[in-house]
Amino acid sequence: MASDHTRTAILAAAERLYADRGFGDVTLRDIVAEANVNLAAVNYHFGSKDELIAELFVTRSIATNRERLRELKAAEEQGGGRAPIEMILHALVGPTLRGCLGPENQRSSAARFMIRASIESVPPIRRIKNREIDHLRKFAGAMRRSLPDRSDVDIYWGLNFALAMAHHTIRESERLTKLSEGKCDLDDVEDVVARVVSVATIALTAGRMETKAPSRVAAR
Amino acid sequence: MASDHTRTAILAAAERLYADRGFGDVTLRDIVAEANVNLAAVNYHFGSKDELIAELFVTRSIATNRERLRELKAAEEQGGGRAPIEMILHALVGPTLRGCLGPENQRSSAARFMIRASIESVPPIRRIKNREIDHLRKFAGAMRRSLPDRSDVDIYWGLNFALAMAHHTIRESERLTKLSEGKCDLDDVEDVVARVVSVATIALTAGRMETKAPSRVAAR
DNA sequence: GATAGTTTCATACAACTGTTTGAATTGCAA
DNA sequence: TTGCAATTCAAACAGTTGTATGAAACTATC
Repeated sequence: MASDHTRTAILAAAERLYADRGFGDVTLRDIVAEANVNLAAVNYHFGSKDELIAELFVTRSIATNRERLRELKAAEEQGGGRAPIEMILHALVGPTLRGCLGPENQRSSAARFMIRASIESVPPIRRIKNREIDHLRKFAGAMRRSLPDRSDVDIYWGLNFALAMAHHTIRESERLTKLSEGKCDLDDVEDVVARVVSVATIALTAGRMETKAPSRVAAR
Repeated sequence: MASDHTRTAILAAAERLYADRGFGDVTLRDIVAEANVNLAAVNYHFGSKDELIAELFVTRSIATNRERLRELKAAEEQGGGRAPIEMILHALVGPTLRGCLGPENQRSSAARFMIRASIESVPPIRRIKNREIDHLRKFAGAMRRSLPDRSDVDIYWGLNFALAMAHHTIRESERLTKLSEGKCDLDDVEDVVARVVSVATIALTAGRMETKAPSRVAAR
């Protein structure tokens, strides 16, 4: 048991600094100063700066994905293999939104870090995100089982739009607050989740299926 | 008339390089090499690297915003001050999507640059984007006129979701193609626009207004 | 064709980056 | 206590970055 004190201190300091100031202008020297450890400690314990960032991201990312799958599995079991589409979407976007939004003053540095990670896009994180496709396929599968009459294309577009609304709301939460002059309450996370799920559900169930006519919703 | 040759060459080279390799690993030396000009030319003509990036972005950004407002104005005039919501949304997301998507081989470097700008987020660009709020307010206003019965909150959320779907689709176009194994055709830009507009329209018009019941769109 | 203003150029600068090194220190087992 | 490995440390390294400088080469005007 090497006490791990240094490792832990570096992780905590890095998470906090990246969350507050972004990846762009936080150097290893900033991190080790904040953590009160020697500069060489980062390379000794993590190998490189990128591996440090990667470890921060995967740790948090794994937690979110586990929670997503837990909710999905519960929903499918409850429905006997076929979960209602709203519950699937809820499992998809709920954990992410809950992990990043909420009252600012009580937002964990882990949450703020994940917001950063979704705004700035640095190589080590991008690499990890690219491996997320397999994870998303599980949701695509569940959605297909839930809506067997929908075409694959519609399923994927629905999945894409659901993620779009969730991630964009996180990324641009500040702007939305400013634009709406505070009228859109991003601290009420469950309301945000409900809105995203609601719209994504309509997108996946309304129109187009019954009427064969494709993508002609309100043309002139 | 200083012939402007050097200036133009720098802009073109920078746009191409940033588009292809991202802001992260393109240096001034790469740019001047590609443009066949002297290193000092960038600072001479643009002042700094950041101002060069800013100029690239605003040029393109102004063009998009002008097109957006042109479409919006046309729609409102045609409707006597009240444009149908689909046309407003079309004006909002159409120019952006058309400017960034489309067949890859014939995608302009300007388009690829704007994709980069929406993926990576570098300080000079972020600063410009923050000034975009006034522009968005014009759309919020038009939407309010179009849907006078909707609450402001719903309007802003609708606007947010419309932008979300458009931008996320641009940002993650590669992943969506891979995830859907090519089934989602991102080269058919008008279809993408139609899908985004369609979903955003439903989000803004369905449920909640007529039926007082909030966010209960397709419960079981 | 001399002159004044603009533009180009090679080069140097100063700062900062992540990483490495090898010696010093620590902690633990024998 | 001795010995050995794990850890810490100060220092330097090697490279890159954007920017500044001052002379040289142009260009257009008179």
